[in-house]
Amino acid sequence: MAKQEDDFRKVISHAKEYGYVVQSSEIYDGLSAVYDYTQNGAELKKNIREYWWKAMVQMNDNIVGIDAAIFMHPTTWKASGHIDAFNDPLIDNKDSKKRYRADVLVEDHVAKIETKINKEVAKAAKRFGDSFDKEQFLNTNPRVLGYLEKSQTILKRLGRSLENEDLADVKALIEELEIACPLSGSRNWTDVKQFNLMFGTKIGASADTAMDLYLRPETAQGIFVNFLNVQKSGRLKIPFGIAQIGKAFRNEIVARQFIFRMREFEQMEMQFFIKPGTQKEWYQKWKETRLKWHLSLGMGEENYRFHDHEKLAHYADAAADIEFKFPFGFKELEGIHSRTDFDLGSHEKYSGKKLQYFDPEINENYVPYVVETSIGLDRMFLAVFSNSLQEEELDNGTSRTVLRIPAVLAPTKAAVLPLVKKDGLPEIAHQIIDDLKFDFNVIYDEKDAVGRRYRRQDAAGTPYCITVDHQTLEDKTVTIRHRDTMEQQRVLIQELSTIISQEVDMKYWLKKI
RNA sequence: GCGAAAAUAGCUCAGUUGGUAGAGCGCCACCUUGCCAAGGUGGAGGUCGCGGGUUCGAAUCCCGUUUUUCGCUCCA
Repeated sequence: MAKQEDDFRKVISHAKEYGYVVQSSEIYDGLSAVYDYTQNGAELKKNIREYWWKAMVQMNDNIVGIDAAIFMHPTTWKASGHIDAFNDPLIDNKDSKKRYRADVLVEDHVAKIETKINKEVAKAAKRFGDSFDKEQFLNTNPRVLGYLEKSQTILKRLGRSLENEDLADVKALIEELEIACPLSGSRNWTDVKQFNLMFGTKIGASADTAMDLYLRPETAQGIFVNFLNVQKSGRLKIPFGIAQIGKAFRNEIVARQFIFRMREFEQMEMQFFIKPGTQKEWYQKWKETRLKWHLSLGMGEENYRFHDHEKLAHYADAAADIEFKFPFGFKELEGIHSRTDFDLGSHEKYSGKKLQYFDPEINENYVPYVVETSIGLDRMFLAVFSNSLQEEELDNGTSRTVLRIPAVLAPTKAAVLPLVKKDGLPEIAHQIIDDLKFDFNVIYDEKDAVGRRYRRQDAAGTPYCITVDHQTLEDKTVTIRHRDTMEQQRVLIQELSTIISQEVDMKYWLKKI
């Protein structure tokens, strides 16, 4: 465990030191759970994004990509269920330090009252035998009537308080009912607090005409509300998919573990629209397809596993995570969900617009079912980065720090190094860069001994080092050194471009999927 | 949000009973060397997270606060 923490610390400080990730607004003491991607991080993130987009949109003729706005009509979030699911009144017990949903505490209390009623019913049924009339008993027994009235009064009051967001009254209710913490038996409660997981803002200049908006907590809804626009303008036939990459925002109560859980994050999602009844096979298909995408990067099969959900979200009839072995253990990297027709159906209800597909094969209209794949770009970044950072023992007893980012994703593809900074070698190095830079991110470095420059590039994740030496002056050859093996080959300058693209060009990697 | 720990140079850290801040690495310049990191000389960089308090004097003691890590809790 201590080793894990230590490794994770190294990941975080390496990310900072080599220009990948820093805390947001650091000079002002930082902003909790918000991070900035710096020069190399921005490149790596962009490459991951592109790798996903190409695999999803470019390689599938039945998947198209969109870019919906972050602001959406507020009703969207009623339809999606986020207003209800993301709005919990929470209360802490000061003695047991446990947190509960205040409404659930009250509902549990009511459930206890109902248990009492059931006991009365059971008792009476035993006493009266066959002549027992349950209906009549419930309507006439004074004790039962008392219980019923009490529980109804409580639920009514709870409903009213929640409706009016009168949290003080929810707490008063808990106190009046003398509800105790199930764990400690204590009645020492904090105030009830509303935790809204969505960030709110306003649109409109003047206060009286302003409209309450939320920053989207997921990108999926931008796809659902555009379902018909895209399907019709693209003349798409089921099954087809709509993909999107974009920012989403969640006001997490606890946001931790570096860029694993941030308040502002980027999702890469694809919603696949299918004929109802076929969801099982498509769900399986996408689970397999997405795992293949991950494995194509060669980060080790043993670092991935599926986790099937038993408790399902309000919209799903099946759900699984692809988990990755992060420095702090296996955690969710991507989700594959069978979302049924929940979203489109709900948007139909709230908007009053038909969101259906006419299937010419069966001559029928229906609301399509949806299978979603949803991966956190920042989590993918962390997976790649943390997995790549390795401390390697060398034969000569020393060690080196090497960032084995898959070459296709590496921010810088090659460093060009003159062996010495004289005798015309720097000039040749610059010429090589001027040639390669049209195809690849390349950098120049002439400072310090060449061995040290190699190590610097290893730690920064650059897959190739090209060294210009005195032999170059005679025969136009250079050495090219591979980051992972540290092996060198002598090649012609004119061959460099081909050699590098064979290792970094996305098409060779995408073919593995 | 609760509990615990921590915050000193870009990084890793030292700093004695309270006496005005250091090392290694890194960075910059020059010299030297020239194929797997750490040769020489010189240099930049810190109001010790921030704000109060105690004290003649605070990196050090006290209070508050922010951020981070871990545990709990919560969670697409």
